[in-house]
Amino acid sequence: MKSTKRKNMQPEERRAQLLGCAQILFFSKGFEDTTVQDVLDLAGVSKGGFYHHFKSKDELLFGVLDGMAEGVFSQMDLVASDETSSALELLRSFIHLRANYLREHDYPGQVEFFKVMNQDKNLVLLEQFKRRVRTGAMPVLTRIIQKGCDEGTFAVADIDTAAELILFLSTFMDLALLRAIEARGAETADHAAGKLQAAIDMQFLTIDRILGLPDGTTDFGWPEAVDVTMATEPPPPPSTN
Amino acid sequence: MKSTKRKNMQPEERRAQLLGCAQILFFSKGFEDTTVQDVLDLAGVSKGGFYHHFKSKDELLFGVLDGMAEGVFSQMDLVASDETSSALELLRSFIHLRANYLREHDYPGQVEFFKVMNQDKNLVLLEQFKRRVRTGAMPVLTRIIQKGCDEGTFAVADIDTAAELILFLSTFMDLALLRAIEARGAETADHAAGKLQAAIDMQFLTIDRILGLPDGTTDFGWPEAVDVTMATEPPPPPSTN
DNA sequence: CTCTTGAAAACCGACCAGCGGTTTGTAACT
DNA sequence: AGTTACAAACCGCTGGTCGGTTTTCAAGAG
Repeated sequence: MKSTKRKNMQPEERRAQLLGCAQILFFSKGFEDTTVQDVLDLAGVSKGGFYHHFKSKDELLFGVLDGMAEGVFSQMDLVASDETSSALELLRSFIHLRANYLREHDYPGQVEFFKVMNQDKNLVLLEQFKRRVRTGAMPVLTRIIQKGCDEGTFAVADIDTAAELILFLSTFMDLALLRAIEARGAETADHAAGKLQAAIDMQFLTIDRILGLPDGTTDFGWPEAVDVTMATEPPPPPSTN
Repeated sequence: MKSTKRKNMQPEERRAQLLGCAQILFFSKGFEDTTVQDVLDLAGVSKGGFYHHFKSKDELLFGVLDGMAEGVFSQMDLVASDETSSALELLRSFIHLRANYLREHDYPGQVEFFKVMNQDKNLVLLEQFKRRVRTGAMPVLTRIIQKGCDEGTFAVADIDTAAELILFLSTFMDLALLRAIEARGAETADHAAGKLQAAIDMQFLTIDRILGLPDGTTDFGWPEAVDVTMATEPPPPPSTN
């Protein structure tokens, strides 16, 4: 029998490689439109080899998702276990972390990634990822709110519900952010920037109310946040002078 | 050539029939797990016949979704065009409509339907449906808030953003409702009921803040809402004495 | 009013490429 | 030598296509 060249690797190494290839493909073509064969071709592995490491295509998806979420969660944990900061400060860090995990964590194409992830074809991917983030962030946020209540800073009827709602607000912000990013450079950019600012304001307004804080307490949005978001340069069109 | 009996129908009729069969199957087996062949068998139509009316399986999905959303939207429009009511009353009607469209609109198995729809395998279905509802409900809610601002009842920085956030709150409520429904009959039922009440309270608290209303203005949840939700009897297991 | 006609609409069912996943055997490492 | 890591052929089934067949229905003829 003729046989192609073959390169054995350590299981973890192969796994990582396959996850990497899968991530690239999932986020460009979408999960459904990515064939296992696509992954196979990109990684240079046979089907048998693949199914030796992953028992299904779904497991591959969850693997990718886990890999992405891992870093965020550990950072969150780190933030929340800081005993010296007040609950309010912790909350501030938490929200910024949640809002910027793309920027902090990843390769330069984070914005592109964000856009691709929000396309219709990646609906499954996105929703599955959101769930991971939510379930992973819940305990951390709960702990922070608990601490705030103990301190007497926060006044909340039900901690879990409060935490959950705040995390939902993040989803709301994601949508606003997406719209803003998509409008960058277009003539509607100013309008989009206004909407983004409105969403940010409303987010913090709502958090104040959820936690029983006086108006304006959690105005964590630093002033130039919107400008920063709208300014990330797309590859400058040569027509610009 | 032998030929099976064949029954031609008006296009709309066939379309409706296929949509009906699809709806049943989608919500029992899930979208991905439902084969077009399944629909074919249930409807007694051949593949060619099917693809004469629908150009893809996805179009079938969107057809089902549209059919479901249609009724809600028309009701919403009706509600919002009532000139005699105040904005606050309109909002009340709107929220109740949004919260109860399953109960109002459908066959007796609404709860079952809700549960099935929230299963993991129906993620696409659910999310796609939510989007429809959101985009369809947006203009109505916007109009209501606009009216409230004109009246001087509401005070909102950005109407669209406010409307969007309120609709996101509905999603939040859906989750809470789902948890409650799933806990019915279990020994955690009381706990779940508490959480549901907390979510309801927090929803209205948040809406107050969003619209710039004094605390407690939009306490639209009628007192026995939670009990009603938790009480729907499941088919009583014969092991119960 | 009935009958013919013919084109368009409705429909059938065999067929296909490609999918996720399995199996069986073999090369490579320890 | 035994186990691990992989290859390649294979399988059942899926969504979708295609050429052909049947119904329908309106218009024209008698």
